[in-house]
Amino acid sequence: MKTTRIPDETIRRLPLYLRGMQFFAEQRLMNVSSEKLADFLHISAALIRKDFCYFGDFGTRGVGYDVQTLLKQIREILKLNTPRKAILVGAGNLGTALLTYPGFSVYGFEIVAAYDSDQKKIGSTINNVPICDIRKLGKLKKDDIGLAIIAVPAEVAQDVADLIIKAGIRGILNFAPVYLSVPKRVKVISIDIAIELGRLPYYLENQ
Amino acid sequence: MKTTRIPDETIRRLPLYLRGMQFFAEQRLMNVSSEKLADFLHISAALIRKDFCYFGDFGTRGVGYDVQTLLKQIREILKLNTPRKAILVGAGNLGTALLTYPGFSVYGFEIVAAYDSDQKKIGSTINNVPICDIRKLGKLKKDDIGLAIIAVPAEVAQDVADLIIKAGIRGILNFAPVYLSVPKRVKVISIDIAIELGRLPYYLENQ
DNA sequence: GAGCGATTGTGATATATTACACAATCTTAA
DNA sequence: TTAAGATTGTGTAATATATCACAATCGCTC
Repeated sequence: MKTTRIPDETIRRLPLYLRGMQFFAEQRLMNVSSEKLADFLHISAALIRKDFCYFGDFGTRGVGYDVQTLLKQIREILKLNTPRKAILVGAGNLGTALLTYPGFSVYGFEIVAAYDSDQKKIGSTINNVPICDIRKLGKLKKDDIGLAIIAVPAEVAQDVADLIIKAGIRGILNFAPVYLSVPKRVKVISIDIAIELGRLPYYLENQ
Repeated sequence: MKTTRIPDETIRRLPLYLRGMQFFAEQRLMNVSSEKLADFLHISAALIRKDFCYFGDFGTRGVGYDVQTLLKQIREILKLNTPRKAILVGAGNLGTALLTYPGFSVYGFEIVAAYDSDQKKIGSTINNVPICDIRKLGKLKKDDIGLAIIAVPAEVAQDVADLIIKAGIRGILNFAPVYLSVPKRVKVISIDIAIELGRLPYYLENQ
């Protein structure tokens, strides 16, 4: 096991490995080789092995990786073992879709409240999650909720970020198309649909 | 101007530059330096200059980049000048949100039809886009529509991809959490919300 | 318990990307 | 017309990431 810095790209792939091993677990397989996982995910087998090797000796030579053990170990590395409460800010079209998105619970995330500025939405619920007044964002109970999903327009995203960080949020999944300036202790992961989309035509062959 | 291979990462940043310059255009600025753009996007100024330099001499030394000219040139590189018709497959929660997402039209994309398997949805419209029977996917008019957005469950995404590629689709924006195997002439860009989310706790400081 | 096929773990090498540094060249002003 | 200040364009160095290649070692069989 190496003790060098772990590449960001390795961390980025770990959830992918988790998904792959979950697939093999559903198939009732006990062991999976790096090659099998590589085929499933379309990533090179050597890269998979190298990624795991940053964290320890997870496999058995000649056999492969024990599915259940590896699942547990990846979850541990990614700190996905403890359930986490999250809030959603912005209950527009995207926000509403996210409230019913099943992907969050897979990792043990629970969206406990949504916040919006639209008076017509405030007080109602979507998928059993109450929509609260965005002006109450400052009064979040600290310690309890660590994650937030930002799905508001770009113009107000930074204000929202400032507010929720003050209220104790330490991890942000940001869908607003803007760079968020945050203290070092806060981690932002941004998903920018328009940016991804904007480069698609570049790769089209004709014209 | 260099004639070496253009890095993928450069292409990935071009839509970001486009957004930045659009911002400065709204501010009625005529010229913007690489440093100003760098501050706005939080990317290093040298990297921005190097990226542009792959495509030609866009700027003027001592002055910076002409906002309107640069906008035009980036749009040309990304082939965003011609309007493009797209279809959406999967009118679930995410698909519905995407139908009302304003980001597509910014690049001249028009979603002309959506496809779903739910009989209750077929025949209705969302945001003026008709929802069609997914079984009619094979009968797309070729040449006319080049792009597709896939927002269906992972289990059926590959089938959908095969079908629409046969119908002439050459660019896919994929939201399904699965690798899509496609011919070389087809470009797939995937957005995997769960994967992004899965690594957020890793970066949280306490526990 | 020796030999064989399978598969990991990882150092070394190759490739890709970014940062650095500065000559080139523009505008402005005197 | 020259000088000063600003800013680009880009070769080179540094860093980051991925591939290669193979010794180490496991399970199985005879």
